[in-house]
Amino acid sequence: MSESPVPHEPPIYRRIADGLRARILSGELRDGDRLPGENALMAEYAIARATARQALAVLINEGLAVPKRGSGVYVRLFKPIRRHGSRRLSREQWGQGRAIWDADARGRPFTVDRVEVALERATEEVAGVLESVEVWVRRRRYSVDARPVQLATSYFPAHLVQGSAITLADTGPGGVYARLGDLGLPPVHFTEEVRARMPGPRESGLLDLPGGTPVIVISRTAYTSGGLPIELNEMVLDSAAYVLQYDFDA
Amino acid sequence: MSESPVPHEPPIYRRIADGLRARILSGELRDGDRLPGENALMAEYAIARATARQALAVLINEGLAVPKRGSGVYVRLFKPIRRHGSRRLSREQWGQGRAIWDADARGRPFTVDRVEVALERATEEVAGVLESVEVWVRRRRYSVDARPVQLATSYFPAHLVQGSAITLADTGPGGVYARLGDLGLPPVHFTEEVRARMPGPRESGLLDLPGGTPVIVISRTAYTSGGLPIELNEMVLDSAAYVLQYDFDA
DNA sequence: TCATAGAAATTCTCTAGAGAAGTGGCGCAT
DNA sequence: ATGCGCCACTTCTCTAGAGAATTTCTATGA
Repeated sequence: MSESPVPHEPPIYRRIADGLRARILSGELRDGDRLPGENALMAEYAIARATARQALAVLINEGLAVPKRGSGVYVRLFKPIRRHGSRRLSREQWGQGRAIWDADARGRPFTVDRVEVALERATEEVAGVLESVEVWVRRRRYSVDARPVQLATSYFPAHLVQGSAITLADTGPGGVYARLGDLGLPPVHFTEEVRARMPGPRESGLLDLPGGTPVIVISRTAYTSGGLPIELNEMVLDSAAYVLQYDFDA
Repeated sequence: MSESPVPHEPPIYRRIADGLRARILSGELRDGDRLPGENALMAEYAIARATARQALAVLINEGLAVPKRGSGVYVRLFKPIRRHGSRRLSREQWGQGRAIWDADARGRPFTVDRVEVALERATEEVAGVLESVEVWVRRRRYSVDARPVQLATSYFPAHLVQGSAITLADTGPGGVYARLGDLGLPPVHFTEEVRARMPGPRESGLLDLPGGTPVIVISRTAYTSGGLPIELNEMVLDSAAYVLQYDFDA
């Protein structure tokens, strides 16, 4: 019943946002270009400052624009790194160069800041997966081109890795997987759970994320040939910096 | 250089948001609970309406809260569907009259609204992957419990699928993969590219997404045993409704 | 030439208020 | 009991203005 099924005319701030979005998507405004700012929009459309800000906020929350305080609002740039889930079945044999997104870390080396190693009491979730109450925890942050792109937290059952270099900041050549091999517990199977959500303030700060940037959360469990869960790795990725690739057969 | 390395005291709206966030994460406020609204915050902290709104906007953009116009602001609920990357595409499933989605349903059946099939000219990206200028396009929307959760667009090289049921709205038992098998072009290898970003207004409308909800975008390419790309499937998922799972060996 | 101080431009935070639009409940009439 | 209309409450949109914080450019001076 009732009334006009008239689709409401969108509010001013939305129409302004739509206009700017169209100019970005059409390519008229490109990566890094400057958008008309609050003052420009106020003058052009004869609106209040708050309304102009609301229009820009739409684009910022969509991840299309990035505000720089004291400077202006700019079109977002998107240059992702390709992360391979399984390198074995990679694209080489299945049509190379046909990727949708051109992206690679070739020549862009990863660096690790902030390594932190500690023996902790496992949370309920972690304990449930690793079947261990005490765990060694390795927290670290990865950067590319001096830009933080990933936070990673690895958990190991304490009784299995006690005394190995996994409990040290420097794990030596080959990293933790080589050390697990030394212990006779090489991981042979991986399960990854992938989710996406908006970052909390802590993640937002550590990854230096502008508004409108989601994070990709990967929870990877590594198993030994005996089916024993040996590592749980929780990774938080800047979604603007990554493309994940998974290859598998039918 | 310079100045006080004094970490600035955060602005009011941020401190209010921090307080509410803590109450949500601690479990004091649970799924579906009502948050103090604009008026309540205005009274409690003696602030202007715009400031109260700004505090709530923080939580909304983080995906922790959902506003309901005329009613209130509520704590977000998160009930994901598990989507298996590799297991669900095994030969048994698409070989014997079973749609792929049955594997994911877990008692919650998928329904397909809005099927749309058309012969189109490929965009540059699609043409590059499929090596074909003319493509059959299948657009559809999937819902679970009457809630839209996924948009999918599949592209097929026109000259390969011409005349088959793939060009019809109803593809028959087993879906498009069974039909590709009928054509002697069964897909045996898949490559998935996974990204996350904020939705545009079109996606936001079709998936009925509240603010602060990213989408997961999966670009899946299917290959025949000869290495021929036979399908490109672009999926847009409500990130609050999905968990992706991938299994692979070292 | 180079550094420093200053000015201008820009985004950010916040106040105070008004009306529009949607939700949900309560009471009244049927 | 059932439907209907009204009303209170809520979020949403927008105006007008002010000062703070930050960046960027410019002019001055050594």
